[in-house]
Amino acid sequence: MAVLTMECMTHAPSADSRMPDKPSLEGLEDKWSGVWESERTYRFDRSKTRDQIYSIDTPPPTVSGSLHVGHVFSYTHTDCIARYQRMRGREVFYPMGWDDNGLPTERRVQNYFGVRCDPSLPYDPDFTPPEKPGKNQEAISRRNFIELCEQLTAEDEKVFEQLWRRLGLSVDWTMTYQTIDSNARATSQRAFLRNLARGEAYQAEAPTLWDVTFRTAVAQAELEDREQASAYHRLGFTRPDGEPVFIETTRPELLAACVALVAHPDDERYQPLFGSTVTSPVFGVQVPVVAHQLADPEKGSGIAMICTFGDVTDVVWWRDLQLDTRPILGWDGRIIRTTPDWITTDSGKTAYEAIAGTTVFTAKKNMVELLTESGGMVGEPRPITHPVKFYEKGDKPLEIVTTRQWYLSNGGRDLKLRDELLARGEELNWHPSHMRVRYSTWVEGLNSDWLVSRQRFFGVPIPVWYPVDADGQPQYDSPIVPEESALPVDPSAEAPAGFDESQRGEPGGFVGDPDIMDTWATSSLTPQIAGGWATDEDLWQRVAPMDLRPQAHEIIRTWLFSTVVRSHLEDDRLPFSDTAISGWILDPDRKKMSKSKGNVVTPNDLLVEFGSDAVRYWAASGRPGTDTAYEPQQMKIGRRLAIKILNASKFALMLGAQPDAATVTEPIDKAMLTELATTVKQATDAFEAYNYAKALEVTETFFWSFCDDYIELVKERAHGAHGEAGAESAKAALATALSVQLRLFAPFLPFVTEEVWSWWQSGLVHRQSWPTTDEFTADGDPAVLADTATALTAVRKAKSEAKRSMRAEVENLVITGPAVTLERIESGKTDLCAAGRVNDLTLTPAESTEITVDVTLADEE
RNA sequence: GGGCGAAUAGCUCAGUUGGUUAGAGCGCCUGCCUUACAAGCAGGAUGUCGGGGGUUCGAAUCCCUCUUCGCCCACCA
Repeated sequence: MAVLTMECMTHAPSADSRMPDKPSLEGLEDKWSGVWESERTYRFDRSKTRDQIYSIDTPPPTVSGSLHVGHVFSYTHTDCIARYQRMRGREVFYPMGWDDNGLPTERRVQNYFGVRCDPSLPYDPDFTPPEKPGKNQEAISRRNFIELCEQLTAEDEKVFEQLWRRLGLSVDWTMTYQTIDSNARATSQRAFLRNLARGEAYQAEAPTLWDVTFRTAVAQAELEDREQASAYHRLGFTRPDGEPVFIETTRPELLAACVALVAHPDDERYQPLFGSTVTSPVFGVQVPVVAHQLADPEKGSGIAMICTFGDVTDVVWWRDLQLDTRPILGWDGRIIRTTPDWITTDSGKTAYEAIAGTTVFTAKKNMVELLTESGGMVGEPRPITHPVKFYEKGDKPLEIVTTRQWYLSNGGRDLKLRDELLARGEELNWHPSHMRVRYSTWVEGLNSDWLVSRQRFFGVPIPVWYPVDADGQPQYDSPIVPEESALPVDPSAEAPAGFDESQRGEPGGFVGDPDIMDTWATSSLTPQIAGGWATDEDLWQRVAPMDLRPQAHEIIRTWLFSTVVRSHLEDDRLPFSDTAISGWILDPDRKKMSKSKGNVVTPNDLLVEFGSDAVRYWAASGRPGTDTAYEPQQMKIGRRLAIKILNASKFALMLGAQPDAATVTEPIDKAMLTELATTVKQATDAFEAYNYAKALEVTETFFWSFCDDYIELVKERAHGAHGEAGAESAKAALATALSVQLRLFAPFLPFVTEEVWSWWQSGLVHRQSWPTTDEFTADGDPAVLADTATALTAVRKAKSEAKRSMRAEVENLVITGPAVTLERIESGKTDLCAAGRVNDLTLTPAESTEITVDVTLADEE
């Protein structure tokens, strides 16, 4: 009776009460994201020390817009790593930021509320935005404008957070930050002021790439080349002896800005002209003929006109050869109205009036007419296409104008710093490693320092003022800086210490720097913003430098590089030890998915249709750094896997699997656990190398063979059909295998694994330890299971080919093969016969290397 | 113009330092109600590993070269 009682207890798994009759994926996202929140499962424990912490410098998504499938893809990768590290016992620092600072938000607020920012206006504390955006945008102060930005982005951020929670990101939602919030502004300004104090930030009046639409300076990192239609115009300058010298140009409208002609020093055609002076057509201005290595004898006529400034080569020539400056293009993208004083001839002055005040487009048209009439142009314009520099967010070619701007040293003009930054790139661990070269290519190609000032409104203000002298002129050389404790400041709305607002713009008073910083000047400080730099030194010591920076490859030159620059300058170290670069999502035509192409699928619909685990499965299948096709089919497979986990787990538990089960004795059970140990090792190694996709693949492969072969083989024995010892061994093995597999899957499929875990275990699966091979015995011979499964497959094949049910009985099964194989099958023969419904099994040794299986089916009933 | 990556079954992709007959899933075909799962299960067919050379006993893998695609960079006359 005692035995019977024990058996009753063993056969009453504690799971019964918690396991549903018909397990389903529906509702798991809401159920478990709610539990994780109430249990504070992912709350960061700041009592841990740096060596116990794994810190992630999460990319803050741009809020003014919507999240797309690409975000879901890459944020899932990071979450898989975060969950793995958490299960490995690290305390994971995983904050979420919102990038609401910058031009996209500015534009969205303008359209949404019908306002525009005018920094010269005073703050109106009682301002309320119009009910509906009016026809004309209402001008408001910068502080009012920023308040509207904050109001609108806060709403967007709620929507984003809901999506991330539904996706199952294991973020600590008490640690969110915004790149425009007070702390971020203070951090950004503090870092800038320290750069200034160390001489790394400086002002310069210099030729600057300029977007005429946005009327702001643009940095090298924000450029992109676009192939544009253009045309060569052949213009004749006049030599002192009256002979013509022909140049070819795509920008005849800049002829009035010509300061020299240039040819290669070795070019024999033009060597006689070096040092002489030629006269420009139409304007009759005398310009020198100079020599420079950069002049390409193969291009055009081999001699070029230098204008200030038509392109960046002009800037190089102008600087190297110390030429005059003759700007004719204004900040608004139009030709300057006043006739320049270097044009002295009457006909030249008259000609200039035809282009004064016009756009570049019109000026070109008018200039061509003038040139044609005067005979200064030979033949027709010759059409070409060539790459032209654009601001990545703009739609007109960039011009170059001379302005006063703030710069930050980034190695563009300092070889020593450049070498140090290149060394940082080598020091950083790149996943995948070939992404490193994008960093070094970029650093090696830098041609100027980082231009950080922008003539825009919604962003972090440059935190300086300038004294105004007795004549009312701002003294840019001696900026007034705030105390760090006063940050953040808005120089357009606040007076510096020692002044009051009435002195703004007055002689003897001050003016605020009207500009804001480049958005990357703030984004480059995400580790500092999230990690409490200078405001929460205790936290900063625990999380910095970070362990991981996950990000996309197209912003290596911007976000990653600028973050390295800031950390190098401030702390003389890398901001993070590892970076994981994710690929793009491509649509089925292999084109990058983007909103402008109209092929974006909304993530929320996907999560609803397939379930979060299924979408995560698809994302985690994409190898690190590899562009991946958008594949709804792959999500269906993920969904199927999640359902299979529910059903297989339920079945294993019904068979009696439970924690603290007896020891494993049967060879086939040991074989399965030994194979599982290999899987654990492979998955762990893969995760350590940041290859989550590989970890998922090996886990999934094991799981399907576990379901199809192992469970099928042992289910009768586990039921007790072949005695108590065999049953206990199977149940113990099932319990171990289930526990291990749920934990292996947990980083990828957080919802279904949590659900199954809750049926029979205590605690939450995401707070369990990652499985190791130490926690179970793996001393079996995996070939026992493999060979037995091979024999079972042969039996199934015979039944399939006979078009019989898998339940059909096998009259006689004869396996012929090498003795060593037969021995293994012998040790699993009870399971084999049970699973294959084999009545009689004969094992016949033979000299062959392979086994032959002869199946005789019983007659049909 | 310089560089990085990719090219493997109809599709999406694995393939670790060279090593038997190149794999998986989907799709396709043939079957099966097998008390976990028919949104399931079992079985099957499917390849000049982009082309051409080379090294080697042996190459999807290493070397050279070419083609196509994607991306990064480049001083755009």
